[in-house]
Amino acid sequence: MEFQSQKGTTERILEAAGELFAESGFQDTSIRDICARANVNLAAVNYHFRDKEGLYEAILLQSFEQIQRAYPFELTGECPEKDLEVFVRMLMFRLLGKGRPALHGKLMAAEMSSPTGALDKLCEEAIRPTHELLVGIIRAIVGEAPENDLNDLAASILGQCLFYKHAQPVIIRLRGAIPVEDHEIEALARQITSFSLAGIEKYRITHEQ
Amino acid sequence: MEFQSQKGTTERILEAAGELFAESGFQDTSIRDICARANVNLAAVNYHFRDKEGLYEAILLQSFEQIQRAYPFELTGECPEKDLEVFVRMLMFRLLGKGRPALHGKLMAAEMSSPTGALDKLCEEAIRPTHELLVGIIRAIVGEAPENDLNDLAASILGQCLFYKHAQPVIIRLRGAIPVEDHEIEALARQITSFSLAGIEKYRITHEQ
DNA sequence: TCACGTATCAAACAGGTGTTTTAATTGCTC
DNA sequence: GAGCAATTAAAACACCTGTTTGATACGTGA
Repeated sequence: MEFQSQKGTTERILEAAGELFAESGFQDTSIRDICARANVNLAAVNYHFRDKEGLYEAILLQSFEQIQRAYPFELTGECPEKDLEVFVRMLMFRLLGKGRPALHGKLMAAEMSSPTGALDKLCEEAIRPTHELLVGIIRAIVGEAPENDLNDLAASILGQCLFYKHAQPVIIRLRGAIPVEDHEIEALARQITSFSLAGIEKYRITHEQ
Repeated sequence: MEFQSQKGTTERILEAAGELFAESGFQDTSIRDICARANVNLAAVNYHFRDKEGLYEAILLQSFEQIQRAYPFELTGECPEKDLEVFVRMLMFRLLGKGRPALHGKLMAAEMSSPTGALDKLCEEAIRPTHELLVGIIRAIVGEAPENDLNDLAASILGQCLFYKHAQPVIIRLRGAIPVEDHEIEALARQITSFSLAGIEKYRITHEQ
C-alpha cells in the first residue's frame, strides 16, 4: 500500500534527475546520486529508462513540453521591436527562471557548451526553430540582408542572454549574485532588448543603399 | 643521449596536456590520454606536477604569460571607441585564435561554464582585471553611471564575444562553421564593436538628464 | 490457489579514473 | 669507474562509474 502523496518510481526519478542534471550537468551527475535523492533502488533507472541517456532524453522531452507551456514565444508579427522584447524576455526566463518550467532552458544551455549525444536531436527540434524565429524578427527590422549578417545579429542577441547562464559562476564571483527575481529578469530583458535594438538599427542604417 | 629536437618530459607533457585540456576540458581529459600523446610514462605527470590539478595550474600560468604577449590589450585611453574595438578584437583572438597563444582564452571560457578548483584564483588574477578594463572603457563613453548599469553593459559585450566559444558546437551545426581565419575574426570583432557602440550610445542618451 | 508478468532489491560485474609503489635505469660528480 | 640523486618504468591500488544479475515480493486474471 502506497501513500497517495508518494509518487511512483518513474516520477520520483524524473524529478530528482531533472534537478541534478540542471545543476551539475549530465556527466557530473551519477545514477547513484539520482537514486539516492529519489529514494529508489540503484537499478531502477536502468529498469525504467534502459540507461542513463534514456533517462536524460525522457527529461529533455518532458521539460520541452513544460517550457513551451510556461514561457511561449507569443509573437504578433506586427511590431518586430515588440516581438524582440517578448523573445528576449521569454528566453531570459527560460534560462534564469526558477523551478521546473525553466529546466529545459538550463539543460539546453549546458548542452550548448558541453554537448552529449542528445545535442543533434535537440538542435533540430528546439534550437533551430528558435533561431529561425529570432532571425525572422531581425529581418523584419532590417529588411532583406545576407543570411550571414542576420546570423551575426542573432548571435549578438543570443550571446547577451546566454552569457548570464554560461558565465554564471564568474558573474557570481565578480558581481556577488545573478538576477533571480522576476522583476530583475524582466529589467535585464528590457536592457538587453534596448541595447540590441540600437545595434540592429545601426546595422540597418550602415547597410542601406 | 637525447635528440636535440626531442624536448624534455615536462615540456612534452605541458604541450600535450594543453591541447587536450583546450579541446575536451579538465574533467574529460585523462592522465592516460595526456601521457600517451606526450609519449611519456603514466607516472610522469604525478612525478613532475604532483597531481592532475598541479599540471592544470602550471598550464594556466604558462599560457597566461603567452596570451598577454600575443594578444595584449593596448589601450590608448584617448579614444574609448577605438579602445573598445581593440578590446573586442583581442578578446576574440584569445577565444578563437589558432595555436598555443590562444590556449589561455579557451581554457578561461571552459572554466567559466564548468569551473574547476582553479576558477577562484583565475577570477582574481585574470578575469577581474579584464572586466575592470572593459568597465573603464564603457565609463569613458557614458560618463558616471551606476556600477550595476556599467556591469550590464559590459556583460552585453562579453556575452557577444564569448557566445562564439561557449555555443561553438551549436553554431557549427546551425551555420556549418565558426570563424577561424584572422580576417574572419577581425570582421566579426568590427561587427560586435559597431553593434555594441550603438547599444552603449543608446544607454547614454536614455540616461542623460 | 496457482501461475504469470511487473517491479523492487542487494549484490556483483566490468571498465575507467587518479594516484602510489617499488624497482630499474639514467646522468652526473667525485 | 664507483656512488648517488634524479628520472623513468611497469605494476598494482583504491575508488568511482554505468550496468547486469538473480532472487524476492507484489498484484492480477484464470
